[in-house]
Amino acid sequence: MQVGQYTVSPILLADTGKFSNMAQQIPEICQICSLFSEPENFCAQLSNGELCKLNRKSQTESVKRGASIGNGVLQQWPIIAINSGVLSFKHQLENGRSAIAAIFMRGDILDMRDLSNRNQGRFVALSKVEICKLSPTVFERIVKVNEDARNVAWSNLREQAFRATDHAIDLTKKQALEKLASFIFECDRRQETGVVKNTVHIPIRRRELGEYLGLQSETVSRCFRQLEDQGIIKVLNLSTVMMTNVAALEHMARGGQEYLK
Amino acid sequence: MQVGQYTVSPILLADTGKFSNMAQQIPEICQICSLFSEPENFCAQLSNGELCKLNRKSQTESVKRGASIGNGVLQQWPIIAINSGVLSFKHQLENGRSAIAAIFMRGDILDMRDLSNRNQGRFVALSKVEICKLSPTVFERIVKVNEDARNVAWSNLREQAFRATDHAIDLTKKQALEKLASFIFECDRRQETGVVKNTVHIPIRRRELGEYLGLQSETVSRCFRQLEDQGIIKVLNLSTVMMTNVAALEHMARGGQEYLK
DNA sequence: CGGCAAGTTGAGCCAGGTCAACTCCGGTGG
DNA sequence: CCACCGGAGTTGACCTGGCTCAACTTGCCG
Repeated sequence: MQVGQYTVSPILLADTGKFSNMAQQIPEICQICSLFSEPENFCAQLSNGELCKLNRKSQTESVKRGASIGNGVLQQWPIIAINSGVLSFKHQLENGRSAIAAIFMRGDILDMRDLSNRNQGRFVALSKVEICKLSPTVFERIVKVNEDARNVAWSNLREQAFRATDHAIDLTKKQALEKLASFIFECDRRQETGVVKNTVHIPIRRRELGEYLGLQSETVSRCFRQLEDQGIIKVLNLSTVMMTNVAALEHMARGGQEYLK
Repeated sequence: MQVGQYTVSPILLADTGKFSNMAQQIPEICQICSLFSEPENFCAQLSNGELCKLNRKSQTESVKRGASIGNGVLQQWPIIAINSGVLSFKHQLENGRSAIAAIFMRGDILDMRDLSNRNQGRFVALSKVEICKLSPTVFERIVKVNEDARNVAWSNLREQAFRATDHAIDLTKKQALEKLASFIFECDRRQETGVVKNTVHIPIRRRELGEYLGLQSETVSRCFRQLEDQGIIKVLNLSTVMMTNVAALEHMARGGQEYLK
């Protein structure tokens, strides 16, 4: 991610006390938020003043697993940043089938201004999700003057578009095993660093994984087993797998068929 | 699309001659380009000076059907705007299968900076495509100072992300007929206005339509026939259909099954 | 008018969906 | 602490939508 350079991290400024009058103190709530504490995220690009202003006009909220962000909320708060957890964009078809079109994680900024004229779909939490509802006015003002912040926002949006495109590829021509392999890599890429090497955390349930990959939960289950039987992964528990043959998994994710047998 | 207001269209400024020294003349090539002539597109937001500057540092190119935009080009020109035609993002799987993950049309701005670390895929023209390779430097500068231009670019990128998401829904849980119905509406939404009512131009071939929808061209063919047999559309020729029962088609596109029979 | 690519139609087959039974696991209350 | 419960996951048997392959037709361009 190409974000200009971040000269001095805001937290350092705070520590030096240079700008620390009351109004400029870093809000407590921001200090423990990944949007601020991870240097590649949006809030980390802000000056103390900007951060305070944004914080004053914004609201955090905790969405529990299974709950969705109401339409009223989206109307009033069309810009939402994710601090932690997994948020999905879920679409309900007419006969009970449902599809998860995209998943969002910490650092992502959702901009739903003029989402209204789009076809319906809801944002459903797949785990406990901490969000920050950003004030559109302040957001817009910041993006106007703060180049680093603008670049991060732009970059994140492009990232979302790329991910959606990659996902479309998985859905278009890959078969079940390949989709799953591809998903495991997606998890690996997006998960927090610092976990055990080759161990991947699967942040969502089988059912939702199916809805995301266009498969039935039974099929997902069978595929996990098949990958395990082929010695490519080891399923440690429902939400953790270990890649035991990365090359094979990678090849499979790309649609290679030597390993399909 | 929420683009601020466009006060006075640049072309009017030119006509009044107010700013018409040599350097500020609207480039001839821009006058016939949809990016400039359609008021909701990027170049229409620019001042004469900006347009000239951008034009001087950019290059137009015509890509013929089937050809793709080379990697070298993308490296040097990571930002490409589409004047006309249909451009696809195509991914080749290992055994000859190929998938079209997204399609782009006039007005779309592709920003491939840092595409390099993404998995491979090519931009292939599905019809004759006129593109304008924008200078990243000038583009960046314009986006910095021109709010309307920035909003258009941002809005377009969001649009791309939304479309990709909608497409993912089509691919995830819909069956062949539903996918095709959905695609017909997508064409309708995106096509130039002013064509005959309920007549939709299908801008791509059966084969590519299949690659886009995750179907075989044979299946696409069968689905067209089936829709026609059910009296929902009339296939006028390979690239034109007429919607004879819009409600049914719409319902089907949403995944409703009354009409599947 | 001939040639070739694109599209269509048909027959058979298989990956993955469907349905139903079963297991596993975490939480709860006696 | 254990018995119970309910939801999530797994496994098996069967079925079907769409893929495959092959033959045929249509449409386009020189």
